[in-house]
Amino acid sequence: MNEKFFDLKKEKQNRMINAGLRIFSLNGYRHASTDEIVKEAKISKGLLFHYFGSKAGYYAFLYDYISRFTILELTSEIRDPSIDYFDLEEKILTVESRLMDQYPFIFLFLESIKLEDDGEGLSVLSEPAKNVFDYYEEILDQADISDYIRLRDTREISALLHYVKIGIMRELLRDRGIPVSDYTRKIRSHLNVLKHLARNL
Amino acid sequence: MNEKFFDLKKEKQNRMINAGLRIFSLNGYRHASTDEIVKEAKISKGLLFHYFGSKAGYYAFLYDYISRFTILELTSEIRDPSIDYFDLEEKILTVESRLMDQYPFIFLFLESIKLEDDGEGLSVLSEPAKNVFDYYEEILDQADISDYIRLRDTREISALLHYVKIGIMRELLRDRGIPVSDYTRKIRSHLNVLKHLARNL
Amino acid sequence: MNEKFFDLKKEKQNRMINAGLRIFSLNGYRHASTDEIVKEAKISKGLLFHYFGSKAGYYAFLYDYISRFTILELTSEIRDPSIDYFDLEEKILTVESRLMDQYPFIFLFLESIKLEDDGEGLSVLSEPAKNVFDYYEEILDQADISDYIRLRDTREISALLHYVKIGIMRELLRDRGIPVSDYTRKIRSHLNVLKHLARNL
Amino acid sequence: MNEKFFDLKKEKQNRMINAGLRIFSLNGYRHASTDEIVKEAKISKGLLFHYFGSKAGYYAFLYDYISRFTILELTSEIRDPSIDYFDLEEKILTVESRLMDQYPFIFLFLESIKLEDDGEGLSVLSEPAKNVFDYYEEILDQADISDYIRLRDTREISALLHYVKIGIMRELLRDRGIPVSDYTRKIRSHLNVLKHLARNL
DNA sequence: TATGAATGAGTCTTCATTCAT
DNA sequence: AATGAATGAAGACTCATTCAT
Repeated sequence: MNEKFFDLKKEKQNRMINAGLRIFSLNGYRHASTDEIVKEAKISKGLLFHYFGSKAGYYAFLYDYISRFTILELTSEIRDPSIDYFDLEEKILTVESRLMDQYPFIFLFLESIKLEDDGEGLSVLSEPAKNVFDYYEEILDQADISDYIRLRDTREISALLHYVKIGIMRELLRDRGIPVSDYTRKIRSHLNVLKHLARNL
Repeated sequence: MNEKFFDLKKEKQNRMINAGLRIFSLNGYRHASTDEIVKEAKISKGLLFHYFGSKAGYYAFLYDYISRFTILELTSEIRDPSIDYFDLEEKILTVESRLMDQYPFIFLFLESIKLEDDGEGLSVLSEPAKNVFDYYEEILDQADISDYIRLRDTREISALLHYVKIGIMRELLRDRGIPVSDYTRKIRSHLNVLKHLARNL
Repeated sequence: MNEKFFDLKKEKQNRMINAGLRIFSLNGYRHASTDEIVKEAKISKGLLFHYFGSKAGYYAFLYDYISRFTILELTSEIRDPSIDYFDLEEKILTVESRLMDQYPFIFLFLESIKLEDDGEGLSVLSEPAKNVFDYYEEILDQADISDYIRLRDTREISALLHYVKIGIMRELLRDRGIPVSDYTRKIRSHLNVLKHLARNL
Repeated sequence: MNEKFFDLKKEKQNRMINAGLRIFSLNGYRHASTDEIVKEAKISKGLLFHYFGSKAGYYAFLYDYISRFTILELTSEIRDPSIDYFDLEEKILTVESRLMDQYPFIFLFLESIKLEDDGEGLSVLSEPAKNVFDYYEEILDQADISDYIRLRDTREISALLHYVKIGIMRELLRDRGIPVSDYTRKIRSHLNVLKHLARNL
């Protein structure tokens, strides 16, 4: 069913993907209205169902596609994660930044799925080959933390960083037209503070 | 508007509170239907709106009332929190247990509000005099941790404990009729394990 | 679910029943639109679902109610069917006439169910205690046909009569406001012709 | 408009005819979806409308074509119907069998039209030069019934036979791949029973 | 105070038909 | 001739809220 979708013009594909990421992120599965989605994507109501069969099918497609895409990008950019922990976090941020250039709501969407509580929405999310968040854990665990000998758990910093990222995304993305570079700059600043603290533990 | 509510028979008040706590916890603001709520509370549709004006007003009332009530109970039972950290956690658990006897979904409700993403629902939640979760942090920070000298951050244990509590509540409360004592027993057991680990850090 | 319906004012009940009988008869289950039904019944969209839960539930209710009602009326008016066959047919016609005064589309509705081919529509029709058409056969079989000795099968006349009735109903009922007496007069005339023929067989 | 249709390869013509016969027979006019039809016919959506203009035009075409075709075949095979009644029925069955080899749903389609209740569907069915069912009556009335002296009405047997045929077609055709010979065998068996009964009247 | 019938805008989904390629 | 992407009106159904009693 979804194969046909990839025959569309890339620009239209992106419109249809971004509309879903935005509306689902901001409203959750149940409250995300297909009317709002098609308006955002500038397509007709019927077309959404032509390509995805149902709201649930569309949701499932987005999750699957976005999960794969994110992991693919991370994998191809970060071949060797066994570098200094904070260098790795910077590298990840660079990749994320590029992903958000194409799909601004990509991470808020993935985050929103963790909080999803609607039965119908959840039931269609096929466990992807690899869960994005598991993947993050995986590569972060391979980081070299020898320079931060007194740092018991870099995972705590990773988690903290995650919450900071999500919080700032929420603040910035709600308003349209704010460039991703604003986001990146803010996060990089927080990252530097954390790095500094970690060295003094 | 809500003052009239407190003139009702206590038993009816509790039915109306518990119905909301249950349905909002399990379904989120948007997906919680007033039909389901009044059926659960064994009251008529009109009565809910008579006392609370709207679904949003009811939601706001519950949040405000439950927040105050929880903090009141914690405050009056735990006058001096500067005792041994784990003794404090035990005391907290005892208070929570009694709260759940009256309002089983009290903590799942508070937790669900943190995850709430519906605009209308969130917009009516007036910041209470004191946020319950801030209050927890506050008293836990006053605990005496001198016996766990190598324990850098009891907050981590508090957080862990929080997740365990929420998880077990979710498991147990979905089915009706499971006594709160089952819940308390399970948590106390986890608490003891953590205490033991902490001593060996 | 349907009990509440009978607490409504009789006039409103009849409006709601007649609207369904008309629209389902003329369009079949699938093509009968709930919008058209509520407009015909002069009620809101929600009310239909309030009382009957779904289009299918409404359809099932109508079938059940109309079947019972028809048989009840026939039974109470025709205590002893073992009278002269044509006298019996006249008596039946009188009862039907009165039924149609209250529910003009009653028989076209029952007829339309025999032709129904929609899966969803058919699946909800619980076999009633007694099928109306079986009931007709039953009482007609008890008629006294001794005066029409050469008549091998009064059933054929019954069937013929049935087709005539349905055909004339279709002609007359499509236009609103035609009195039932017009229908009755036409049928009675056909009945007399048949009676005459039968005597000469 | 339809003339162009006959320039297509015979095989494609038959696919397009059989798809319509099947889907319309099984679902009725309204519920027969053009999506399902083109999928069954293995043609594109546009092509159906290219040749027939609309769903209604397609429906009308099928009815007209199938009516003419059936009568043509019956006429050319059964030049003299004034033979023994049951011999005639056998001959008819043989012709029908061959028709069903080419168009399995031919008779279920014709039958379904009698039950059609959709306004749009019915409105486009131009009365054909000769109605198939009238034609059946016509030739059956010419049959020689002198051998069945006590048989008042062979039409009753014809009608009975008709219902048996339709019923068995419904049973067999719903599943794909059942050979027409299965159908023919079953009907011939029923026909023999009836013949036997008739002789003993 | 208490009821629940009644409303109608909003939701997801289907489908005949059009049209650029 | 042939495709199938694209449209949008219409359909069944939900639900917070109102109001007569």
